[in-house]
Amino acid sequence: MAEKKVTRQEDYATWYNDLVYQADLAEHSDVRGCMVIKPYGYAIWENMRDVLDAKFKETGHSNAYFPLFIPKSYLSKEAAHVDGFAKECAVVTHYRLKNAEDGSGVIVDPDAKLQEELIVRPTSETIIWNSYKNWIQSYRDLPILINQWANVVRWEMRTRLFLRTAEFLWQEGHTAHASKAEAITEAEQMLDVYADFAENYMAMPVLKGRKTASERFAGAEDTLCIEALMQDGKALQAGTSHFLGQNFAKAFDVKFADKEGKLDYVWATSWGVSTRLMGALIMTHSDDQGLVLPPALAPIQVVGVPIYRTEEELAAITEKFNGLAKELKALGIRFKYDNDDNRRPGWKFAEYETKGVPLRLAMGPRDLENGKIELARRDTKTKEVIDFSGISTFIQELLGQIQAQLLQNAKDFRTASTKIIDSYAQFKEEIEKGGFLLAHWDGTAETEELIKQETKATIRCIPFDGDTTPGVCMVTGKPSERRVVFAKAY
RNA sequence: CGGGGCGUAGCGUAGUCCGGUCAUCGCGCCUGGUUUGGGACCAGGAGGUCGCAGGUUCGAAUCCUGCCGCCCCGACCA
Repeated sequence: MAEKKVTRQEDYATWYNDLVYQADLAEHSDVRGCMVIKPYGYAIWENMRDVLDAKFKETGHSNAYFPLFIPKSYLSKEAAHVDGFAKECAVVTHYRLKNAEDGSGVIVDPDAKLQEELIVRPTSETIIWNSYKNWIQSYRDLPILINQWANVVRWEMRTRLFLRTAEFLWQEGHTAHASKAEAITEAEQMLDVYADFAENYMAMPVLKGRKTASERFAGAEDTLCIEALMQDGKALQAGTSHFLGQNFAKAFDVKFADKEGKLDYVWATSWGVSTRLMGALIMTHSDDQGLVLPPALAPIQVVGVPIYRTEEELAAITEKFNGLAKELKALGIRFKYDNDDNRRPGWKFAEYETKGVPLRLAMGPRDLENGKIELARRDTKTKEVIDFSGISTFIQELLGQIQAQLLQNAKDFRTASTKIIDSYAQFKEEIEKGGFLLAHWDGTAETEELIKQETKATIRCIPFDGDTTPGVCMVTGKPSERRVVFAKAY
């Protein structure tokens, strides 16, 4: 089992917030519930975005862009959808300001009231399906496979950096299909894309599964999800992919003619991941010393620090690092040489550790003389002095090893935190310790709600893999088809 | 929207109970010098409507009233 990496006495939320600030990822904005993503944090997001974007394109999708504002009437066309989002929408009611007559400043001009209010998108199904209505007449127009990179706004009561902010960045895929089977395949495919990304880039193992009816996306017929486990034992929904059935097609009257000329409603999916993944990344790997980033997403994979007294020493060391920089670049490795004279080596060491740079190289006069260099690993906090020659390919291999090790550590932690539970008494005891609990449930919303009320735990998903042996519900004793995954969640 | 806490320099804070050289300290910032193998040191310096608005008082960061904002716990959260 992996060692617990977070040993600080303070609560986990404080640890997390300090980490985000100290690693210079983001900060709370003065704007209510909003977040400023700082350059280093944004660089990580850009890496995530680039990888995902390439995967979307590989699977046949194109990017497009739809309006930020949604007329109120659009949102109300799908009943379940509006129910799900009504309580957290920002609404634009006016289009003009003016100076107050008493000189107290700027006020909203009461004469500039919009005839129809505009909703700042909490998600774009409605505005997009309003367009799709005009784009689709026949089966020849299908499928439509579109993704949008955008910001959305949800007026959450309580916010947390990256995990739940009033405004966040995300991508949302919206597809239209001629058949139910094709749409379901699409939703499943995109869930696989997310799971692959989480495991192979974020080094974060995820459970793939399906939400229960009560946890389903507002307007979906089926919600698939990936669920990750954070170091404090809480679950985090890391991505969702929805099969929307014909709900939005019916709401927006989108029909197509099939080969026989018969009219039918179009089948839809939507899927998204957000800057919440940043929170997941931070909470999966980081430790008391700061961020730990998987090499695949680290903005800086290797940093070089010169140690010197004289200009001559610096020049000689810089020459070595410049040569190495070329080799690393040729291998596609993101390298930064930090010869900033305003900061001392010790300061730089601490700084790059806080920021989670996977590998650090340090070279001083002693190394220069011996043809050596000091190599330090962020994840294990070990360092060794090795030969300088041939180091670039060694670094390349090591980055791969670190990537694999981080995933393995996270898997070990999850395995150790996953328990099979057979009685409700045992469940109540274990849920306080955190982790995934695999238990039988009778399949009713009532029992699900009861468990939530009594323990704060929710069904994270009905997993695709794992034990499918039937049993009896731990609460009611009624028959259960299979074990489902419970946890307390973010 | 309920319950609790807080608001003093860019950040973190002392002082508030008991009004009177109280605007404190640390980090950061600026200048100069010495330094540089794990977040350097010395000297000097800049920076504050004490959240906002009233009130009490000879005198308010401190007491009173109202407002604003933030944090935590609930409620809420595909």
